[in-house]
Amino acid sequence: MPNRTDHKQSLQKKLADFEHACKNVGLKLTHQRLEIYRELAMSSDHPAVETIYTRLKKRLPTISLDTIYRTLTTLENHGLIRKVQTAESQARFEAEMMQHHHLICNKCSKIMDFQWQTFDNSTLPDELSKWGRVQSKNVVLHGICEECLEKNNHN
Amino acid sequence: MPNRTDHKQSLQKKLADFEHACKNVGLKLTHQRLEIYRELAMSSDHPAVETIYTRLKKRLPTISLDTIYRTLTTLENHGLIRKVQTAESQARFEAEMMQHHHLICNKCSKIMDFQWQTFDNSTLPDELSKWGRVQSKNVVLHGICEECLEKNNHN
DNA sequence: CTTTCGATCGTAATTATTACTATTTAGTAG
DNA sequence: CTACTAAATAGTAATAATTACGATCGAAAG
Repeated sequence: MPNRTDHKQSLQKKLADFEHACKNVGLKLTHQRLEIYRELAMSSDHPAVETIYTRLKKRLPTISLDTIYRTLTTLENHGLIRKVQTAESQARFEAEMMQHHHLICNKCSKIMDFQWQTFDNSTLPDELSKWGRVQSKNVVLHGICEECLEKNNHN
Repeated sequence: MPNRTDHKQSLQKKLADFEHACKNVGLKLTHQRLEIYRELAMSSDHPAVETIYTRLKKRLPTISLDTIYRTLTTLENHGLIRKVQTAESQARFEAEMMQHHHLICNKCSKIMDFQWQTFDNSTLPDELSKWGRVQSKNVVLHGICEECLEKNNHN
Protein backbone atom coordinates (compact mmCIF):
# COMPACT_ATOMS: atom_id res chain seq x y z
CA MET A 1 0.00 0.00 0.00
CA PRO A 2 1.47 3.31 -1.04
CA ASN A 3 2.12 5.79 1.73
CA ARG A 4 0.27 9.05 1.72
CA THR A 5 3.07 11.16 0.26
CA ASP A 6 3.27 8.80 -2.69
CA HIS A 7 0.86 10.82 -4.76
CA LYS A 8 2.35 10.06 -8.16
CA GLN A 9 0.43 7.22 -9.70
CA SER A 10 2.24 4.83 -11.95
CA LEU A 11 2.41 5.76 -15.60
CA GLN A 12 0.50 2.61 -16.47
CA LYS A 13 -2.35 3.61 -14.22
CA LYS A 14 -2.43 7.14 -15.59
CA LEU A 15 -2.53 5.93 -19.17
CA ALA A 16 -5.29 3.46 -18.40
CA ASP A 17 -7.31 6.18 -16.66
CA PHE A 18 -6.70 8.44 -19.60
CA GLU A 19 -8.08 5.89 -22.05
CA HIS A 20 -11.20 5.46 -19.97
CA ALA A 21 -11.64 9.18 -19.59
CA CYS A 22 -11.42 9.67 -23.34
CA LYS A 23 -14.07 7.02 -23.91
CA ASN A 24 -16.33 8.55 -21.29
CA VAL A 25 -16.31 11.99 -22.79
CA GLY A 26 -16.42 10.77 -26.39
CA LEU A 27 -12.89 11.66 -27.42
CA LYS A 28 -11.35 9.44 -30.05
CA LEU A 29 -8.33 7.65 -28.73
CA THR A 30 -5.78 8.51 -31.36
CA HIS A 31 -2.15 7.56 -31.36
CA GLN A 32 -1.14 11.22 -31.22
CA ARG A 33 -3.36 11.98 -28.23
CA LEU A 34 -2.08 9.05 -26.30
CA GLU A 35 1.52 9.98 -27.03
CA ILE A 36 1.02 13.62 -26.16
CA TYR A 37 -0.56 12.63 -22.89
CA ARG A 38 2.15 10.04 -22.21
CA GLU A 39 4.85 12.61 -22.86
CA LEU A 40 3.28 15.02 -20.41
CA ALA A 41 2.64 12.34 -17.82
CA MET A 42 6.29 11.34 -17.98
CA SER A 43 7.49 14.93 -17.61
CA SER A 44 7.80 16.69 -14.30
CA ASP A 45 9.22 19.90 -15.72
CA HIS A 46 6.00 21.53 -16.92
CA PRO A 47 7.06 21.66 -20.55
CA ALA A 48 6.03 24.32 -23.03
CA VAL A 49 4.39 23.36 -26.30
CA GLU A 50 7.63 23.62 -28.27
CA THR A 51 9.34 21.36 -25.77
CA ILE A 52 6.66 18.72 -26.06
CA TYR A 53 6.87 19.03 -29.83
CA THR A 54 10.63 18.54 -29.89
CA ARG A 55 10.47 15.54 -27.60
CA LEU A 56 7.61 13.88 -29.46
CA LYS A 57 9.20 14.31 -32.85
CA LYS A 58 11.74 11.66 -31.95
CA ARG A 59 8.97 9.10 -31.67
CA LEU A 60 6.45 10.65 -34.06
CA PRO A 61 8.46 12.44 -36.73
CA THR A 62 5.42 13.69 -38.63
CA ILE A 63 3.42 15.08 -35.75
CA SER A 64 2.17 18.59 -36.29
CA LEU A 65 2.52 21.53 -33.94
CA ASP A 66 -1.11 22.33 -34.48
CA THR A 67 -2.10 18.90 -33.24
CA ILE A 68 -0.22 19.48 -30.04
CA TYR A 69 -1.84 22.85 -29.44
CA ARG A 70 -5.25 21.48 -30.30
CA THR A 71 -4.85 18.37 -28.21
CA LEU A 72 -3.53 20.18 -25.16
CA THR A 73 -6.47 22.57 -25.32
CA THR A 74 -8.92 19.71 -25.70
CA LEU A 75 -7.43 17.77 -22.81
CA GLU A 76 -7.40 20.85 -20.63
CA ASN A 77 -11.03 21.57 -21.38
CA HIS A 78 -11.90 18.07 -20.26
CA GLY A 79 -9.87 18.43 -17.08
CA LEU A 80 -7.36 15.76 -18.06
CA ILE A 81 -4.34 18.04 -17.86
CA ARG A 82 -3.66 21.53 -16.56
CA LYS A 83 -2.21 24.68 -17.92
CA VAL A 84 0.08 26.17 -15.32
CA GLN A 85 -1.55 29.27 -13.83
CA THR A 86 -1.17 32.23 -16.11
CA ALA A 87 -3.31 35.31 -16.29
CA GLU A 88 -3.55 34.99 -20.05
CA SER A 89 -1.55 34.97 -23.23
CA GLN A 90 -1.04 38.67 -22.87
CA ALA A 91 0.72 40.15 -19.88
CA ARG A 92 -1.09 42.45 -17.50
CA PHE A 93 0.30 45.08 -15.20
CA GLU A 94 -0.40 46.95 -12.00
CA ALA A 95 1.14 49.79 -10.04
CA GLU A 96 -0.03 48.54 -6.67
CA MET A 97 3.14 47.49 -4.88
CA MET A 98 1.70 46.49 -1.52
CA GLN A 99 1.55 42.78 -0.80
CA HIS A 100 -1.73 41.49 -2.15
CA HIS A 101 -3.25 38.56 -3.98
CA HIS A 102 -5.32 37.95 -7.07
CA LEU A 103 -8.71 36.56 -7.79
CA ILE A 104 -9.24 35.95 -11.50
CA CYS A 105 -12.53 35.29 -13.25
CA ASN A 106 -12.25 32.46 -15.76
CA LYS A 107 -15.05 33.93 -17.88
CA CYS A 108 -14.37 37.64 -18.18
CA SER A 109 -10.71 37.61 -17.07
CA LYS A 110 -11.28 40.41 -14.60
CA ILE A 111 -8.67 40.46 -11.89
CA MET A 112 -9.52 41.51 -8.38
CA ASP A 113 -7.02 42.31 -5.67
CA PHE A 114 -7.46 41.17 -2.11
CA GLN A 115 -5.43 41.06 1.06
CA TRP A 116 -4.89 38.15 3.37
CA GLN A 117 -2.81 38.91 6.44
CA THR A 118 -3.13 35.44 7.91
CA PHE A 119 -1.58 33.97 4.80
CA ASP A 120 1.12 36.62 4.59
CA ASN A 121 2.18 35.80 8.13
CA SER A 122 2.21 32.05 7.61
CA THR A 123 5.44 30.15 7.23
CA LEU A 124 6.19 27.96 4.24
CA PRO A 125 6.49 24.18 4.45
CA ASP A 126 9.93 23.09 5.70
CA GLU A 127 10.76 21.12 2.59
CA LEU A 128 11.12 24.38 0.67
CA SER A 129 13.97 25.68 2.81
CA LYS A 130 16.59 24.06 0.61
CA TRP A 131 15.11 25.16 -2.71
CA GLY A 132 16.84 28.53 -2.85
CA ARG A 133 15.70 32.05 -2.07
CA VAL A 134 11.98 32.67 -2.12
CA GLN A 135 11.28 36.27 -3.07
CA SER A 136 7.53 36.46 -3.33
CA LYS A 137 4.65 34.47 -1.98
CA ASN A 138 1.25 34.91 -3.54
CA VAL A 139 -2.14 33.32 -3.70
CA VAL A 140 -3.97 33.06 -6.99
CA LEU A 141 -7.63 32.18 -6.95
CA HIS A 142 -9.60 31.31 -10.04
CA GLY A 143 -13.32 31.08 -10.37
CA ILE A 144 -16.40 32.77 -11.78
CA CYS A 145 -17.32 36.22 -10.58
CA GLU A 146 -20.82 37.08 -9.39
CA GLU A 147 -21.48 39.13 -12.51
CA CYS A 148 -20.68 36.24 -14.86
CA LEU A 149 -22.68 33.81 -12.74
CA GLU A 150 -25.73 36.00 -13.11
CA LYS A 151 -25.24 36.39 -16.83
CA ASN A 152 -25.27 32.61 -17.12
CA ASN A 153 -28.48 32.30 -15.15
CA HIS A 154 -30.27 34.56 -17.57
CA ASN A 155 -29.60 32.27 -20.54
CA MET B 1 -4.61 59.84 9.73
CA PRO B 2 -5.65 57.15 7.26
CA ASN B 3 -7.01 53.93 8.74
CA ARG B 4 -5.15 50.73 8.18
CA THR B 5 -7.31 49.41 5.37
CA ASP B 6 -6.70 52.62 3.43
CA HIS B 7 -3.70 51.18 1.66
CA LYS B 8 -4.09 53.12 -1.57
CA GLN B 9 -1.88 56.15 -1.48
CA SER B 10 -3.05 59.27 -3.23
CA LEU B 11 -2.14 59.62 -6.87
CA GLN B 12 -0.15 62.74 -6.07
CA LYS B 13 1.96 60.88 -3.58
CA LYS B 14 2.55 58.02 -5.97
CA LEU B 15 3.63 60.32 -8.76
CA ALA B 16 5.99 62.20 -6.48
CA ASP B 17 7.49 58.94 -5.26
CA PHE B 18 7.83 57.83 -8.84
CA GLU B 19 9.75 60.94 -9.79
CA HIS B 20 12.16 60.46 -6.92
CA ALA B 21 12.59 56.79 -7.69
CA CYS B 22 13.47 57.59 -11.30
CA LYS B 23 16.06 60.10 -10.18
CA ASN B 24 17.53 57.65 -7.71
CA VAL B 25 18.04 54.88 -10.23
CA GLY B 26 19.16 57.21 -13.02
CA LEU B 27 16.10 56.96 -15.24
CA LYS B 28 15.31 60.04 -17.27
CA LEU B 29 11.98 61.49 -16.31
CA THR B 30 10.30 61.70 -19.68
CA HIS B 31 6.80 62.83 -20.37
CA GLN B 32 5.91 59.39 -21.76
CA ARG B 33 7.22 57.54 -18.72
CA LEU B 34 5.33 59.75 -16.36
CA GLU B 35 2.13 59.35 -18.32
CA ILE B 36 2.47 55.61 -18.62
CA TYR B 37 3.02 55.37 -14.91
CA ARG B 38 0.15 57.74 -14.18
CA GLU B 39 -2.17 55.71 -16.36
CA LEU B 40 -1.27 52.53 -14.53
CA ALA B 41 -1.50 54.17 -11.12
CA MET B 42 -4.99 55.39 -11.93
CA SER B 43 -6.11 51.95 -13.14
CA SER B 44 -7.27 49.25 -10.83
CA ASP B 45 -8.14 46.78 -13.57
CA HIS B 46 -4.65 45.41 -14.31
CA PRO B 47 -4.66 46.55 -17.93
CA ALA B 48 -2.85 44.79 -20.75
CA VAL B 49 -0.41 46.66 -22.93
CA GLU B 50 -2.93 47.28 -25.69
CA THR B 51 -5.36 48.68 -23.15
CA ILE B 52 -2.80 51.10 -21.80
CA TYR B 53 -1.92 52.06 -25.35
CA THR B 54 -5.52 52.79 -26.28
CA ARG B 55 -6.12 54.85 -23.16
CA LEU B 56 -2.93 56.85 -23.48
CA LYS B 57 -3.46 57.68 -27.12
CA LYS B 58 -6.23 60.03 -26.13
CA ARG B 59 -3.77 62.17 -24.24
CA LEU B 60 -0.62 61.34 -26.22
CA PRO B 61 -1.72 60.67 -29.78
CA THR B 62 1.77 59.95 -31.07
CA ILE B 63 2.90 57.53 -28.38
CA SER B 64 4.37 54.33 -29.72
CA LEU B 65 3.50 50.82 -28.68
CA ASP B 66 7.18 50.03 -28.44
CA THR B 67 7.63 52.78 -25.89
CA ILE B 68 4.95 51.28 -23.73
CA TYR B 69 6.44 47.80 -23.88
CA ARG B 70 9.92 49.16 -23.23
CA THR B 71 8.83 51.42 -20.42
CA LEU B 72 6.77 48.80 -18.64
CA THR B 73 9.70 46.41 -18.78
CA THR B 74 12.05 49.07 -17.49
CA LEU B 75 9.75 50.03 -14.64
CA GLU B 76 9.19 46.43 -13.71
CA ASN B 77 12.92 45.75 -13.63
CA HIS B 78 13.31 48.63 -11.21
CA GLY B 79 10.49 47.38 -9.02
CA LEU B 80 8.27 50.38 -9.71
CA ILE B 81 5.39 48.37 -11.12
CA ARG B 82 4.49 44.70 -11.29
CA LYS B 83 3.60 42.28 -13.98
CA VAL B 84 0.73 40.14 -12.75
CA GLN B 85 1.94 36.62 -12.02
CA THR B 86 2.39 34.68 -15.19
CA ALA B 87 4.64 31.73 -15.77
CA GLU B 88 5.94 33.23 -18.98
CA SER B 89 4.94 34.40 -22.41
CA GLN B 90 4.53 30.83 -23.47
CA ALA B 91 2.09 28.54 -21.75
CA ARG B 92 3.30 25.53 -19.84
CA PHE B 93 1.47 22.34 -19.01
CA GLU B 94 1.35 19.47 -16.55
CA ALA B 95 -0.47 16.21 -16.16
CA GLU B 96 -0.37 16.21 -12.37
CA MET B 97 -3.95 16.74 -11.29
CA MET B 98 -3.58 16.55 -7.53
CA GLN B 99 -3.83 19.78 -5.63
CA HIS B 100 -0.38 21.31 -5.49
CA HIS B 101 1.44 24.62 -5.76
CA HIS B 102 4.25 26.11 -7.78
CA LEU B 103 7.64 27.52 -7.03
CA ILE B 104 9.12 29.30 -10.03
CA CYS B 105 12.73 30.34 -10.51
CA ASN B 106 13.00 33.85 -11.90
CA LYS B 107 16.33 33.06 -13.54
CA CYS B 108 15.98 29.69 -15.23
CA SER B 109 12.14 29.53 -15.20
CA LYS B 110 12.15 26.04 -13.75
CA ILE B 111 8.89 25.21 -12.04
CA MET B 112 8.81 23.00 -8.98
CA ASP B 113 5.70 21.45 -7.48
CA PHE B 114 5.08 21.33 -3.78
CA GLN B 115 2.27 20.48 -1.43
CA TRP B 116 0.96 22.47 1.47
CA GLN B 117 -1.83 20.82 3.41
CA THR B 118 -2.11 23.58 5.97
CA PHE B 119 -2.81 26.08 3.24
CA ASP B 120 -5.20 23.79 1.42
CA ASN B 121 -7.24 23.43 4.61
CA SER B 122 -7.31 27.13 5.40
CA THR B 123 -10.40 29.21 4.79
CA LEU B 124 -10.41 32.30 2.63
CA PRO B 125 -10.95 35.80 4.00
CA ASP B 126 -14.64 36.60 4.56
CA GLU B 127 -14.66 39.52 2.16
CA LEU B 128 -14.32 37.10 -0.75
CA SER B 129 -17.58 35.30 -0.03
CA LYS B 130 -19.57 37.71 -2.18
CA TRP B 131 -17.17 37.71 -5.14
CA GLY B 132 -18.66 34.67 -6.85
CA ARG B 133 -17.64 31.03 -7.02
CA VAL B 134 -14.01 30.27 -6.26
CA GLN B 135 -12.89 27.15 -8.13
CA SER B 136 -9.21 26.88 -7.42
CA LYS B 137 -6.91 28.17 -4.76
CA ASN B 138 -3.19 28.10 -5.37
CA VAL B 139 0.04 29.50 -4.06
CA VAL B 140 2.68 30.75 -6.45
CA LEU B 141 6.14 31.39 -5.10
CA HIS B 142 8.82 33.15 -7.07
CA GLY B 143 12.51 33.30 -6.28
CA ILE B 144 15.91 32.06 -7.29
CA CYS B 145 16.63 28.36 -7.10
CA GLU B 146 19.71 26.99 -5.34
CA GLU B 147 21.31 26.08 -8.65
CA CYS B 148 21.03 29.61 -10.04
CA LEU B 149 22.25 31.12 -6.77
CA GLU B 150 25.39 29.02 -7.00
CA LYS B 151 25.99 29.94 -10.62
CA ASN B 152 25.88 33.59 -9.63
CA ASN B 153 28.42 33.07 -6.89
CA HIS B 154 30.89 31.64 -9.34
CA ASN B 155 30.93 34.81 -11.46
C1' DC C 1 22.85 77.46 -24.71
C1' DT C 2 25.11 73.42 -26.16
C1' DT C 3 26.22 68.82 -25.83
C1' DT C 4 25.40 64.07 -25.13
C1' DC C 5 23.50 59.88 -24.45
C1' DG C 6 19.44 57.69 -23.25
C1' DA C 7 14.58 57.61 -24.85
C1' DT C 8 11.13 57.76 -28.39
C1' DC C 9 8.70 57.02 -32.86
C1' DG C 10 7.46 54.39 -36.69
C1' DT C 11 8.04 50.28 -38.65
C1' DA C 12 9.94 45.78 -39.48
C1' DA C 13 10.98 41.26 -37.58
C1' DT C 14 10.25 37.56 -34.49
C1' DT C 15 7.70 34.40 -31.55
C1' DA C 16 3.57 32.10 -29.82
C1' DT C 17 -0.75 30.67 -31.01
C1' DT C 18 -4.75 29.82 -33.91
C1' DA C 19 -7.10 28.88 -38.35
C1' DC C 20 -7.75 26.44 -42.81
C1' DT C 21 -8.04 22.59 -46.08
C1' DA C 22 -7.10 18.32 -47.95
C1' DT C 23 -6.32 13.86 -46.22
C1' DT C 24 -6.37 10.21 -42.80
C1' DT C 25 -8.24 7.39 -39.21
C1' DA C 26 -11.04 5.72 -34.93
C1' DG C 27 -15.24 3.99 -33.97
C1' DT C 28 -19.18 1.81 -35.63
C1' DA C 29 -22.54 -0.59 -38.57
C1' DG C 30 -23.23 -3.70 -41.86
C1' DC D 1 -13.73 -8.18 -42.60
C1' DT D 2 -15.23 -4.07 -45.27
C1' DA D 3 -17.37 0.28 -45.74
C1' DC D 4 -18.95 4.51 -43.83
C1' DT D 5 -18.75 8.86 -41.37
C1' DA D 6 -17.54 12.24 -38.35
C1' DA D 7 -13.71 13.60 -35.96
C1' DA D 8 -8.74 14.23 -35.96
C1' DT D 9 -4.34 15.15 -38.23
C1' DA D 10 -0.51 17.20 -41.25
C1' DG D 11 1.15 20.89 -43.47
C1' DT D 12 0.90 25.40 -44.06
C1' DA D 13 -0.98 30.04 -43.81
C1' DA D 14 -2.73 33.70 -40.87
C1' DT D 15 -3.10 36.29 -36.67
C1' DA D 16 -1.70 38.20 -32.20
C1' DA D 17 1.74 39.52 -28.86
C1' DT D 18 6.14 41.02 -28.20
C1' DT D 19 10.78 42.53 -29.40
C1' DA D 20 14.27 44.73 -32.41
C1' DC D 21 16.10 48.47 -35.39
C1' DG D 22 17.55 52.97 -37.14
C1' DA D 23 16.66 57.66 -37.48
C1' DT D 24 15.42 61.44 -34.66
C1' DC D 25 14.36 63.81 -30.26
C1' DG D 26 14.83 65.81 -25.77
C1' DA D 27 16.14 65.56 -20.49
C1' DA D 28 19.73 66.67 -17.78
C1' DA D 29 24.40 68.23 -16.82
C1' DG D 30 27.85 71.50 -17.61
